[in-house]
Order: sequence, then C-alpha cells, then structure tokens
Amino acid sequence: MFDRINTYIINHANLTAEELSYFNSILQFKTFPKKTILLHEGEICNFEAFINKGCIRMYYIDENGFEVTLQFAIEDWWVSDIASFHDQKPSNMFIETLETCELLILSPQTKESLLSHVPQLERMFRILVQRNLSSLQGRLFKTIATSAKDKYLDFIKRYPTIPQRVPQHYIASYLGISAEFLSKVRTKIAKK
Amino acid sequence: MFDRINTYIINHANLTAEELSYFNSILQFKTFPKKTILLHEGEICNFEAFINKGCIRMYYIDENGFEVTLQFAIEDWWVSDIASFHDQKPSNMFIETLETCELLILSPQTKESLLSHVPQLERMFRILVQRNLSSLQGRLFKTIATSAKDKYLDFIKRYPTIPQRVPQHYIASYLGISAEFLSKVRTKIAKK
DNA sequence: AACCTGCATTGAACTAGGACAAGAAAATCA
DNA sequence: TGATTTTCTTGTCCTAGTTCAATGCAGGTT
Repeated sequence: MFDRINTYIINHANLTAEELSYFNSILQFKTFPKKTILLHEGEICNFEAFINKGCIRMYYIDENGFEVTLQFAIEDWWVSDIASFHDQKPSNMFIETLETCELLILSPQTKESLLSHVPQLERMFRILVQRNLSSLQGRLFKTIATSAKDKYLDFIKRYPTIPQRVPQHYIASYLGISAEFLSKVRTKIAKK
Repeated sequence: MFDRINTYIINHANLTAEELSYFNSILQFKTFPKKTILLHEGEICNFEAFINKGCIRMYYIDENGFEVTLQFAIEDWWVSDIASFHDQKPSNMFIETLETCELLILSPQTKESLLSHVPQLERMFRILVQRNLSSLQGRLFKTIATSAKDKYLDFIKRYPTIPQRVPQHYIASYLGISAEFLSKVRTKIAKK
C-alpha cells in the first residue's frame, strides 16, 4: 500500500525509517470510482493526494460551459488545488477521476503536522511546486507560440501514456483546441 | 535602501530584528540601466531579485523569433527563473529591465545560507511560488478560453499601472496576440 | 438483439486574429 | 533643433482554427 509512495519519497528526500513510517501513519488511503468529482468549483480543497493508482483530470469551466483541462495526473503525481488547500479559500477548478483511483491523502492538518515533524519535507514540497510552475511556464509559451499540430506532437511526446488512458476530446481541451480540430490534425499527421 | 523590502518581509513573515538585519546584510544592492538583459536564454540564472525600483520583463523567444512575455514585474516583486536558479541548469528565458532598476539580490549561496539561518523564510518563499503557480494557472485558462478583447480588459484591470510603463506591443505579447490586433482591439473599445 | 450514451470523424460555412505594408506619432539622442 | 529609432495605427488580404451538423462506431445495459 505504501510501496509506491515510499519509493517516491526515497527518491525525493532523505528520510530516516522512523520519519518514513510517521509519514505513512498519517496518510489516509482511499479508493474512488471512475468519474468521481473530488473537488467542485467553489469548494475548499482539503486534500493533497498522491496517486497510487489511476488517472485524474483538473479543469476549469467558464460561464459558457467551455472547459479547459489544466492537468492530467497519473501514478506518482500529487493532485491538489494548492492555492485553495493552503489558503483555505474556494477553488475555481474541478478535479475528477477518469479511472478508479487509489489515493494517499494529506489534509491541511496532517500536512501541517507532517511538516513540523519532518521539516525536510518542506523542501521537497517546495521543489514540487517549483517544478510545476516551471513546466506550466513552458506550457503557456507553447500554448501561445505553437500550432495545434506541434502542440499535439509535443503532448504525445511528453505524455506518451496519456492518450491511451483518456478520451481524446480531453486532450483537445488541454491543448486549447476544439475536439473536432484535433481529430483533423490527427488524420493529417497519420496520412504523412 | 532596505525600507521597501523590509516592509515587504514584515508583511509576509514574522522575523526578529536580528533576523531582519541578517537578511539585509546578505542582500546585494545593484542598479541596472534600462534595457539591460539580466538573463539570457542558455545561461544559468544566478539571482533571485527583489525589485526596489523599476520594471522588468521576462520572456521567451522561439526559433522564428516570436516573443512571448511571461511576466512583467515591478516594485515589490521577486524576479528570477527559479527552475534555473535552484537546479543550476540553463534557462530558456530572457529577463530584461524595461526601466532603470534598483534590485536587491540573492545568489544561490546567500539564499541557501539565509534559509538555514532563518528557516521561517522557507515558508515565505514556498508561498510565493504557490501564488505564482496559482495565478499562472488562471492565466493559462484565460489565454485559452477568452477573446483578445476580454484578455486585454482583464489585464488592465489586474495590472492598471503597467500599461503606462511598458510599450503596448509587449502587452500584446503577454496576451498572446499580435501588436496590430491589440491596437485594433483598443480602438474598438475606445469607440464604445 | 435492440438500445442507449459517449466518443471520434468528416465536411461546409464562418470568424477571430495573423501577416504584411505603409504612415503617423512619439520618444530618444546628438 | 533636427534626425533617427521605436512605437502605434489602419487597411487589405489571408489562414488556422471554430461551430454546427451529420454519420459512424464502440461498449455497456436491459
């Protein structure tokens, strides 16, 4: 049950056996069926979850019902709306399982206590957020500067396993193009 | 010389007088003329700078010379390519002064020593990065989901002082639209 | 087997925004 | 002060991507 996360932790921080077992002791293990909405727009996000198994999507919806996928997350990713989680303020995004998911969950309280017991992890979480920021910066650039075709090719290169796991129109909404146009782009790529 | 940053720190962390003066002692104060490139693509970013005075732009350039402005930063902002700064790896962005700038600078070494002397600040910097991430998430959403006009209106609402300080075509490159089209959008708005 | 429901494809008509070009207006500097 | 560079505007034509609608195609469910 903790194999996956412990491997992850060992690779990202330098904990003693005790610290690791303390970490494990405060994690809450939970399973969610496919299509469960873990966080609704307007709610306060009270989890930071490590994906032990499954696939999750974070997305926004505007007034007209137009969806933008912010992120896909699979095994070994952390999922949360950190802004909402940390400031305990309403989120403006949705988080939804796309498959049956096994999650290891921190609440604001357990995270707080974790960080005070194992201050080292403060660093790990900071680096996690930094990486996230940096990759989002790169993505914004590509979203603006690149054609639909190149964005798609880049996507399947960066996330080769995702297309097999999630419906194509979600990928379109991640790339910022319509589902129909992605389909056209794909047939054009295939023909060459 | 430290008034501005000390006010900032007091608002964002809870330091003793000694800690604050230690903080001040390790900061390097430097002035740069307008249009100085502080960081070139390919270089390692060796600064995290607090803007005491002035205005700075962070941007990407693609193979065809197409520019995307990632961020404008003015007084009270921190400027750095954190990914490059922390991992000491080559940056893929440019950072350039748009006005004469007074900066208070941390190097990787001084930041390291600062964080070990005043571990509290680890939290402040983490929150800084989190806020940054969260606002970038919102921006990506708007970039994809919103019309040029709405993006511009949103921009002048969020950053009302920026348009007076920076050339308009940089704002266009922030919004992800061409300078010409921004001009057209503006005349259309003005006519109403 | 028949029937949904969700997903992908294709085509036709349309549009937001881009590229290019040429001037006008500001800002910078000698 | 004029001269040069940078920035902003406006018009024309063009294209990448959208919207809408129709069709097909799984894969569950009853």
